[in-house]
Amino acid sequence: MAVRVADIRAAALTLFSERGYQATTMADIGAAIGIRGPSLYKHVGSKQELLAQIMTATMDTLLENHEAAISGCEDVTERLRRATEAHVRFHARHRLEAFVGTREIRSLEEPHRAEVLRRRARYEHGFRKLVADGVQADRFRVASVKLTSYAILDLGMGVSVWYRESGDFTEDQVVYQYGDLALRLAGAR
Amino acid sequence: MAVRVADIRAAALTLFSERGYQATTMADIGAAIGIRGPSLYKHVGSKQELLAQIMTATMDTLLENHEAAISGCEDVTERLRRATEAHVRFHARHRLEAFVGTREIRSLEEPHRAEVLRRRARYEHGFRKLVADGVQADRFRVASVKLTSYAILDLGMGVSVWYRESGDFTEDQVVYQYGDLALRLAGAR
DNA sequence: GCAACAGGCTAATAACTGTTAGCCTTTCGT
DNA sequence: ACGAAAGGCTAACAGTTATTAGCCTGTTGC
Repeated sequence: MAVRVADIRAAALTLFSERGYQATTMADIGAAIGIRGPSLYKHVGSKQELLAQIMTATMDTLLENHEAAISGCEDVTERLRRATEAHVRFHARHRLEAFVGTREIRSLEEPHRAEVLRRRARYEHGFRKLVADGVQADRFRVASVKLTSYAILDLGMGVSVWYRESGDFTEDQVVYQYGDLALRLAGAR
Repeated sequence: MAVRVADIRAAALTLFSERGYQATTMADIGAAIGIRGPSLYKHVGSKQELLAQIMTATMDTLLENHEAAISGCEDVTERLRRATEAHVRFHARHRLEAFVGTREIRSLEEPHRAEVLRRRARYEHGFRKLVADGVQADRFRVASVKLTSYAILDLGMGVSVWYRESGDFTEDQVVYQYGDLALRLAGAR
Protein backbone atom coordinates (compact mmCIF):
# COMPACT_ATOMS: atom_id res chain seq x y z
CA MET A 1 0.00 0.00 0.00
CA ALA A 2 2.81 2.37 0.89
CA VAL A 3 4.23 1.22 -2.39
CA ARG A 4 1.11 2.48 -4.16
CA VAL A 5 1.33 5.90 -2.54
CA ALA A 6 4.92 6.27 -3.71
CA ASP A 7 3.86 5.32 -7.24
CA ILE A 8 1.06 7.86 -7.14
CA ARG A 9 3.37 10.61 -5.96
CA ALA A 10 5.87 9.76 -8.66
CA ALA A 11 3.19 9.81 -11.35
CA ALA A 12 1.77 13.08 -10.02
CA LEU A 13 5.23 14.63 -9.99
CA THR A 14 5.86 13.70 -13.60
CA LEU A 15 2.48 14.99 -14.74
CA PHE A 16 2.66 18.17 -12.69
CA SER A 17 6.04 18.94 -14.22
CA GLU A 18 4.87 18.20 -17.75
CA ARG A 19 1.47 19.91 -17.79
CA GLY A 20 1.28 21.86 -14.57
CA TYR A 21 -0.85 21.20 -11.52
CA GLN A 22 -4.08 22.72 -12.83
CA ALA A 23 -3.86 20.98 -16.16
CA THR A 24 -3.34 17.59 -14.56
CA THR A 25 -6.50 15.68 -13.65
CA MET A 26 -6.91 12.97 -11.07
CA ALA A 27 -7.91 10.72 -13.96
CA ASP A 28 -4.53 11.44 -15.59
CA ILE A 29 -2.66 10.49 -12.44
CA GLY A 30 -4.71 7.35 -12.05
CA ALA A 31 -4.16 6.35 -15.66
CA ALA A 32 -0.41 6.72 -15.20
CA ILE A 33 -0.43 3.89 -12.65
CA GLY A 34 -3.23 1.90 -14.26
CA ILE A 35 -6.25 2.74 -12.12
CA ARG A 36 -9.21 5.14 -12.35
CA GLY A 37 -9.27 8.60 -10.87
CA PRO A 38 -11.65 7.94 -7.98
CA SER A 39 -9.59 4.94 -6.85
CA LEU A 40 -6.78 7.32 -5.94
CA TYR A 41 -8.81 8.46 -2.94
CA LYS A 42 -8.19 5.08 -1.32
CA HIS A 43 -4.57 6.19 -1.01
CA VAL A 44 -4.42 9.99 -0.87
CA GLY A 45 -6.62 12.64 0.63
CA SER A 46 -6.79 15.05 -2.26
CA LYS A 47 -4.96 16.41 -5.26
CA GLN A 48 -3.89 19.43 -3.24
CA GLU A 49 -2.41 17.19 -0.54
CA LEU A 50 -0.38 15.44 -3.23
CA LEU A 51 1.13 18.74 -4.32
CA ALA A 52 1.77 19.85 -0.75
CA GLN A 53 3.62 16.64 0.10
CA ILE A 54 5.78 16.87 -2.99
CA MET A 55 6.69 20.48 -2.35
CA THR A 56 7.41 20.32 1.37
CA ALA A 57 9.46 17.14 0.98
CA THR A 58 11.45 18.85 -1.77
CA MET A 59 12.22 21.91 0.32
CA ASP A 60 13.20 19.76 3.29
CA THR A 61 15.65 17.76 1.25
CA LEU A 62 17.10 20.88 -0.29
CA LEU A 63 17.70 22.48 3.09
CA GLU A 64 19.21 19.31 4.50
CA ASN A 65 21.59 19.00 1.57
CA HIS A 66 22.60 22.60 1.99
CA GLU A 67 23.42 22.18 5.67
CA ALA A 68 25.28 18.95 5.06
CA ALA A 69 27.31 20.53 2.27
CA ILE A 70 28.71 23.42 4.28
CA SER A 71 28.97 21.86 7.73
CA GLY A 72 32.50 21.02 8.79
CA CYS A 73 34.05 23.37 6.28
CA GLU A 74 35.52 26.63 7.49
CA ASP A 75 37.02 28.17 4.39
CA VAL A 76 34.58 30.71 3.07
CA THR A 77 35.36 30.14 -0.59
CA GLU A 78 35.07 26.41 -0.25
CA ARG A 79 31.78 26.79 1.60
CA LEU A 80 30.26 28.73 -1.29
CA ARG A 81 31.56 26.21 -3.76
CA ARG A 82 30.13 23.28 -1.84
CA ALA A 83 26.79 24.97 -1.28
CA THR A 84 26.54 25.76 -4.99
CA GLU A 85 27.51 22.22 -5.90
CA ALA A 86 24.83 20.84 -3.60
CA HIS A 87 22.34 23.34 -5.05
CA VAL A 88 23.11 22.42 -8.63
CA ARG A 89 23.34 18.71 -7.94
CA PHE A 90 19.90 18.77 -6.39
CA HIS A 91 18.44 20.69 -9.30
CA ALA A 92 19.96 18.23 -11.77
CA ARG A 93 19.22 15.00 -9.91
CA HIS A 94 15.76 15.99 -8.72
CA ARG A 95 14.91 18.23 -11.60
CA LEU A 96 11.21 17.42 -11.64
CA GLU A 97 10.80 18.09 -7.92
CA ALA A 98 12.78 21.30 -8.21
CA PHE A 99 10.88 22.37 -11.30
CA VAL A 100 7.49 21.78 -9.73
CA GLY A 101 8.74 23.27 -6.49
CA THR A 102 9.41 26.62 -8.08
CA ARG A 103 6.68 26.60 -10.70
CA GLU A 104 3.68 25.59 -8.65
CA ILE A 105 4.00 27.68 -5.52
CA ARG A 106 0.99 29.66 -6.62
CA SER A 107 -1.07 26.48 -6.98
CA LEU A 108 -0.35 25.65 -3.36
CA GLU A 109 -3.04 26.72 -0.92
CA GLU A 110 -2.50 28.04 2.56
CA PRO A 111 -1.16 27.15 4.97
CA HIS A 112 1.26 25.03 2.96
CA ARG A 113 2.17 27.87 0.68
CA ALA A 114 3.36 30.07 3.52
CA GLU A 115 5.29 27.16 4.96
CA VAL A 116 7.12 26.46 1.72
CA LEU A 117 7.84 30.14 1.19
CA ARG A 118 9.30 30.35 4.68
CA ARG A 119 11.73 27.55 3.92
CA ARG A 120 12.61 29.12 0.61
CA ALA A 121 13.41 32.38 2.33
CA ARG A 122 15.60 30.53 4.81
CA TYR A 123 17.43 28.82 1.96
CA GLU A 124 18.00 32.10 0.13
CA HIS A 125 19.21 33.70 3.30
CA GLY A 126 21.76 30.90 3.70
CA PHE A 127 23.30 31.74 0.34
CA ARG A 128 23.23 35.45 1.00
CA LYS A 129 25.14 34.84 4.20
CA LEU A 130 27.76 32.74 2.44
CA VAL A 131 28.42 35.55 -0.01
CA ALA A 132 28.38 38.18 2.73
CA ASP A 133 30.87 36.20 4.80
CA GLY A 134 33.22 36.00 1.86
CA VAL A 135 33.00 39.73 1.28
CA GLN A 136 33.52 40.35 4.99
CA ALA A 137 36.66 38.21 4.93
CA ASP A 138 37.84 40.11 1.86
CA ARG A 139 37.83 36.93 -0.20
CA PHE A 140 34.99 37.91 -2.53
CA ARG A 141 34.51 41.09 -4.48
CA VAL A 142 30.93 41.84 -5.50
CA ALA A 143 28.89 44.90 -6.40
CA SER A 144 25.93 43.67 -4.36
CA VAL A 145 25.65 40.71 -2.03
CA LYS A 146 21.94 40.40 -2.70
CA LEU A 147 22.21 40.46 -6.48
CA THR A 148 25.12 38.06 -6.47
CA SER A 149 23.33 35.51 -4.33
CA TYR A 150 20.20 35.83 -6.47
CA ALA A 151 22.34 35.22 -9.51
CA ILE A 152 23.89 32.07 -8.05
CA LEU A 153 20.52 30.72 -7.01
CA ASP A 154 19.01 31.44 -10.42
CA LEU A 155 21.72 29.42 -12.12
CA GLY A 156 20.60 26.36 -10.22
CA MET A 157 16.93 26.82 -10.97
CA GLY A 158 17.85 27.09 -14.62
CA VAL A 159 19.51 23.69 -14.46
CA SER A 160 16.22 22.07 -13.47
CA VAL A 161 14.70 23.45 -16.65
CA TRP A 162 17.19 22.29 -19.24
CA TYR A 163 19.10 19.41 -17.66
CA ARG A 164 18.49 15.91 -19.03
CA GLU A 165 20.25 12.76 -17.88
CA SER A 166 20.61 11.80 -21.51
CA GLY A 167 22.04 15.19 -22.50
CA ASP A 168 25.51 16.41 -23.34
CA PHE A 169 26.72 16.66 -19.74
CA THR A 170 26.98 14.31 -16.82
CA GLU A 171 25.64 15.48 -13.50
CA ASP A 172 29.18 15.91 -12.18
CA GLN A 173 30.25 17.99 -15.15
CA VAL A 174 27.42 20.44 -14.61
CA VAL A 175 27.97 20.48 -10.85
CA TYR A 176 31.68 21.23 -11.03
CA GLN A 177 31.40 23.80 -13.77
CA TYR A 178 28.61 25.64 -12.01
CA GLY A 179 30.61 25.56 -8.80
CA ASP A 180 33.36 27.42 -10.64
CA LEU A 181 30.86 29.82 -12.16
CA ALA A 182 29.53 30.72 -8.72
CA LEU A 183 33.02 31.60 -7.55
CA ARG A 184 33.47 33.74 -10.64
CA LEU A 185 30.24 35.55 -9.87
CA ALA A 186 31.44 36.13 -6.34
CA GLY A 187 34.76 37.47 -7.60
CA ALA A 188 36.63 34.90 -5.50
CA ARG A 189 40.39 35.19 -5.52
CA MET B 1 -12.15 49.70 -29.87
CA ALA B 2 -8.45 49.11 -30.39
CA VAL B 3 -8.13 50.80 -27.04
CA ARG B 4 -10.31 48.15 -25.48
CA VAL B 5 -8.23 45.34 -26.94
CA ALA B 6 -5.08 46.81 -25.44
CA ASP B 7 -6.79 47.07 -22.05
CA ILE B 8 -7.89 43.46 -22.29
CA ARG B 9 -4.42 42.26 -23.16
CA ALA B 10 -2.93 44.22 -20.29
CA ALA B 11 -5.47 42.80 -17.85
CA ALA B 12 -4.91 39.29 -19.16
CA LEU B 13 -1.15 39.70 -18.84
CA THR B 14 -1.39 40.77 -15.21
CA LEU B 15 -3.75 37.96 -14.33
CA PHE B 16 -1.81 35.30 -16.23
CA SER B 17 1.33 36.33 -14.38
CA GLU B 18 -0.37 36.33 -11.00
CA ARG B 19 -2.44 33.15 -11.19
CA GLY B 20 -1.32 31.42 -14.35
CA TYR B 21 -3.19 30.92 -17.58
CA GLN B 22 -5.32 27.98 -16.51
CA ALA B 23 -6.31 29.56 -13.22
CA THR B 24 -7.43 32.77 -14.91
CA THR B 25 -11.02 32.81 -16.15
CA MET B 26 -12.52 34.96 -18.84
CA ALA B 27 -14.77 36.38 -16.12
CA ASP B 28 -11.66 37.47 -14.20
CA ILE B 29 -10.25 39.25 -17.21
CA GLY B 30 -13.56 40.93 -17.90
CA ALA B 31 -13.93 42.04 -14.29
CA ALA B 32 -10.48 43.62 -14.44
CA ILE B 33 -11.69 46.07 -17.09
CA GLY B 34 -15.25 46.36 -15.81
CA ILE B 35 -17.23 44.10 -18.16
CA ARG B 36 -18.56 40.54 -18.06
CA GLY B 37 -16.73 37.53 -19.39
CA PRO B 38 -18.82 36.88 -22.50
CA SER B 39 -18.49 40.52 -23.58
CA LEU B 40 -14.79 39.92 -24.16
CA TYR B 41 -15.69 37.94 -27.26
CA LYS B 42 -16.71 41.17 -28.95
CA HIS B 43 -13.00 42.08 -28.92
CA VAL B 44 -10.94 38.91 -28.90
CA GLY B 45 -11.35 35.52 -30.50
CA SER B 46 -10.54 33.33 -27.53
CA LYS B 47 -8.56 33.06 -24.35
CA GLN B 48 -5.94 31.02 -26.15
CA GLU B 49 -5.56 33.73 -28.80
CA LEU B 50 -4.95 36.24 -26.02
CA LEU B 51 -2.09 34.15 -24.69
CA ALA B 52 -0.65 33.55 -28.14
CA GLN B 53 -0.60 37.25 -28.96
CA ILE B 54 1.09 38.11 -25.69
CA MET B 55 3.75 35.48 -26.12
CA THR B 56 4.63 36.03 -29.75
CA ALA B 57 4.76 39.79 -29.30
CA THR B 58 7.07 39.30 -26.33
CA MET B 59 9.47 37.08 -28.26
CA ASP B 60 9.49 39.48 -31.20
CA THR B 61 10.41 42.41 -29.02
CA LEU B 62 13.09 40.41 -27.25
CA LEU B 63 14.71 39.40 -30.52
CA GLU B 64 14.54 42.94 -31.89
CA ASN B 65 16.17 44.33 -28.77
CA HIS B 66 18.90 41.74 -29.01
CA GLU B 67 19.73 42.60 -32.61
CA ALA B 68 19.63 46.31 -31.92
CA ALA B 69 21.94 45.92 -28.93
CA ILE B 70 24.76 44.16 -30.74
CA SER B 71 24.52 45.73 -34.19
CA GLY B 72 27.21 48.23 -34.94
CA CYS B 73 29.51 46.92 -32.26
CA GLU B 74 32.52 44.87 -33.23
CA ASP B 75 34.32 44.22 -29.97
CA VAL B 76 33.38 40.77 -28.82
CA THR B 77 33.43 41.59 -25.11
CA GLU B 78 31.32 44.67 -25.57
CA ARG B 79 28.86 42.73 -27.68
CA LEU B 80 28.28 40.23 -24.91
CA ARG B 81 27.92 43.01 -22.40
CA ARG B 82 25.38 44.86 -24.51
CA ALA B 83 23.41 41.74 -25.32
CA THR B 84 23.26 40.86 -21.64
CA GLU B 85 22.23 44.37 -20.72
CA ALA B 86 19.43 44.27 -23.28
CA HIS B 87 18.42 40.85 -22.00
CA VAL B 88 18.31 41.94 -18.38
CA ARG B 89 16.69 45.28 -19.14
CA PHE B 90 13.91 43.54 -20.99
CA HIS B 91 13.33 41.08 -18.16
CA ALA B 92 13.19 43.93 -15.65
CA ARG B 93 11.10 46.37 -17.65
CA HIS B 94 8.73 43.82 -19.12
CA ARG B 95 8.86 41.39 -16.26
CA LEU B 96 5.25 40.26 -16.58
CA GLU B 97 5.58 39.55 -20.29
CA ALA B 98 8.87 37.75 -19.72
CA PHE B 99 7.49 35.82 -16.78
CA VAL B 100 4.42 34.66 -18.66
CA GLY B 101 6.55 34.06 -21.72
CA THR B 102 8.67 31.45 -19.97
CA ARG B 103 6.07 30.07 -17.60
CA GLU B 104 3.17 29.46 -19.92
CA ILE B 105 4.78 27.87 -22.93
CA ARG B 106 3.10 24.63 -22.00
CA SER B 107 -0.30 26.34 -21.96
CA LEU B 108 0.22 27.46 -25.52
CA GLU B 109 -1.32 25.19 -28.14
CA GLU B 110 0.10 24.37 -31.53
CA PRO B 111 1.04 25.87 -33.84
CA HIS B 112 1.85 28.89 -31.72
CA ARG B 113 3.87 26.87 -29.28
CA ALA B 114 6.25 25.62 -31.94
CA GLU B 115 6.55 29.14 -33.30
CA VAL B 116 7.48 30.61 -29.94
CA LEU B 117 9.93 27.80 -29.24
CA ARG B 118 11.59 28.40 -32.59
CA ARG B 119 12.20 32.03 -31.73
CA ARG B 120 13.47 31.08 -28.30
CA ALA B 121 15.94 28.69 -29.86
CA ARG B 122 17.10 31.43 -32.19
CA TYR B 123 17.57 33.77 -29.25
CA GLU B 124 19.55 31.20 -27.28
CA HIS B 125 21.68 30.49 -30.30
CA GLY B 126 22.50 34.18 -30.54
CA PHE B 127 23.95 34.17 -27.05
CA ARG B 128 25.82 30.95 -27.62
CA LYS B 129 27.43 32.48 -30.65
CA LEU B 130 28.47 35.59 -28.74
CA VAL B 131 30.23 33.43 -26.18
CA ALA B 132 31.76 31.20 -28.83
CA ASP B 133 33.09 34.22 -30.73
CA GLY B 134 34.76 35.50 -27.59
CA VAL B 135 36.40 32.15 -26.94
CA GLN B 136 37.49 31.96 -30.57
CA ALA B 137 39.10 35.40 -30.28
CA ASP B 138 40.80 34.27 -27.07
CA ARG B 139 39.01 36.97 -25.11
CA PHE B 140 36.86 34.64 -23.02
CA ARG B 141 37.85 31.60 -21.03
CA VAL B 142 35.06 29.14 -20.33
CA ALA B 143 34.76 25.44 -19.53
CA SER B 144 31.79 25.07 -21.86
CA VAL B 145 30.26 27.55 -24.27
CA LYS B 146 26.85 25.95 -23.95
CA LEU B 147 26.79 25.94 -20.15
CA THR B 148 28.10 29.48 -19.96
CA SER B 149 25.45 30.84 -22.30
CA TYR B 150 22.73 28.94 -20.45
CA ALA B 151 23.99 30.48 -17.24
CA ILE B 152 23.88 34.00 -18.63
CA LEU B 153 20.39 33.51 -20.01
CA ASP B 154 19.15 32.05 -16.73
CA LEU B 155 20.31 35.11 -14.84
CA GLY B 156 17.99 37.25 -16.90
CA MET B 157 14.99 35.01 -16.47
CA GLY B 158 15.57 35.14 -12.75
CA VAL B 159 15.32 38.93 -12.87
CA SER B 160 11.76 38.71 -14.17
CA VAL B 161 10.86 36.68 -11.09
CA TRP B 162 12.19 38.86 -8.31
CA TYR B 163 12.53 42.35 -9.81
CA ARG B 164 10.12 45.05 -8.61
CA GLU B 165 10.18 48.68 -9.67
CA SER B 166 9.69 49.60 -6.04
CA GLY B 167 12.53 47.35 -4.86
CA ASP B 168 16.07 48.01 -3.68
CA PHE B 169 17.54 48.46 -7.14
CA THR B 170 16.85 50.69 -10.09
CA GLU B 171 16.58 49.11 -13.49
CA ASP B 172 19.97 50.53 -14.47
CA GLN B 173 21.66 49.20 -11.37
CA VAL B 174 20.48 45.69 -12.11
CA VAL B 175 21.32 46.00 -15.79
CA TYR B 176 24.88 47.20 -15.26
CA GLN B 177 25.67 44.77 -12.48
CA TYR B 178 24.36 41.83 -14.43
CA GLY B 179 26.33 42.98 -17.45
CA ASP B 180 29.45 42.69 -15.33
CA LEU B 181 28.38 39.34 -13.99
CA ALA B 182 27.99 37.98 -17.51
CA LEU B 183 31.55 39.00 -18.33
CA ARG B 184 32.73 37.30 -15.17
CA LEU B 185 30.92 34.13 -16.18
CA ALA B 186 32.57 34.30 -19.58
CA GLY B 187 35.97 34.79 -17.99
CA ALA B 188 36.48 37.97 -19.99
CA ARG B 189 39.86 39.64 -19.66
C1' DG C 1 -34.64 60.40 -38.92
C1' DC C 2 -33.20 55.93 -39.32
C1' DA C 3 -30.69 51.71 -40.47
C1' DA C 4 -26.73 49.54 -39.08
C1' DC C 5 -23.48 48.46 -35.98
C1' DA C 6 -20.56 48.45 -31.87
C1' DG C 7 -20.55 46.72 -27.60
C1' DG C 8 -22.64 45.63 -23.50
C1' DC C 9 -25.83 42.04 -20.85
C1' DT C 10 -28.12 37.53 -19.39
C1' DA C 11 -29.21 32.80 -20.30
C1' DA C 12 -27.95 28.59 -22.05
C1' DT C 13 -24.78 24.97 -23.75
C1' DA C 14 -21.49 21.50 -23.36
C1' DA C 15 -17.90 20.12 -21.54
C1' DC C 16 -14.78 18.91 -17.74
C1' DT C 17 -13.29 17.81 -12.98
C1' DG C 18 -12.57 16.94 -7.89
C1' DT C 19 -14.76 14.28 -4.81
C1' DT C 20 -18.23 11.12 -2.59
C1' DA C 21 -21.25 7.00 -2.38
C1' DG C 22 -21.98 2.56 -2.81
C1' DC C 23 -20.86 -1.86 -4.72
C1' DC C 24 -17.94 -5.93 -5.67
C1' DT C 25 -13.88 -8.97 -5.49
C1' DT C 26 -9.60 -10.51 -3.59
C1' DT C 27 -6.68 -11.18 0.23
C1' DC C 28 -5.66 -12.38 4.84
C1' DG C 29 -5.59 -12.84 9.91
C1' DT C 30 -7.42 -15.88 13.04
C1' DA D 1 -13.65 -21.24 6.84
C1' DC D 2 -14.99 -16.70 7.24
C1' DG D 3 -15.48 -11.85 8.49
C1' DA D 4 -13.19 -7.84 7.61
C1' DA D 5 -10.40 -4.89 5.43
C1' DA D 6 -8.01 -3.32 1.12
C1' DG D 7 -8.49 -1.60 -3.03
C1' DG D 8 -10.55 -1.55 -7.31
C1' DC D 9 -14.89 0.09 -10.21
C1' DT D 10 -19.02 2.84 -11.91
C1' DA D 11 -22.46 6.30 -11.09
C1' DA D 12 -23.63 10.50 -9.32
C1' DC D 13 -22.96 15.22 -7.50
C1' DA D 14 -21.77 19.79 -7.50
C1' DG D 15 -19.27 23.19 -9.23
C1' DT D 16 -16.65 25.61 -12.75
C1' DT D 17 -15.74 27.44 -17.27
C1' DA D 18 -15.07 28.64 -22.27
C1' DT D 19 -18.00 29.81 -25.61
C1' DT D 20 -22.41 30.79 -28.22
C1' DA D 21 -27.08 32.78 -28.83
C1' DG D 22 -29.96 36.23 -28.63
C1' DC D 23 -31.39 40.55 -26.85
C1' DC D 24 -31.08 45.54 -25.90
C1' DT D 25 -29.14 50.29 -26.00
C1' DG D 26 -26.64 54.06 -27.63
C1' DT D 27 -24.11 56.05 -31.34
C1' DT D 28 -23.34 57.26 -35.96
C1' DG D 29 -23.03 57.54 -41.10
C1' DC D 30 -26.03 58.99 -44.52
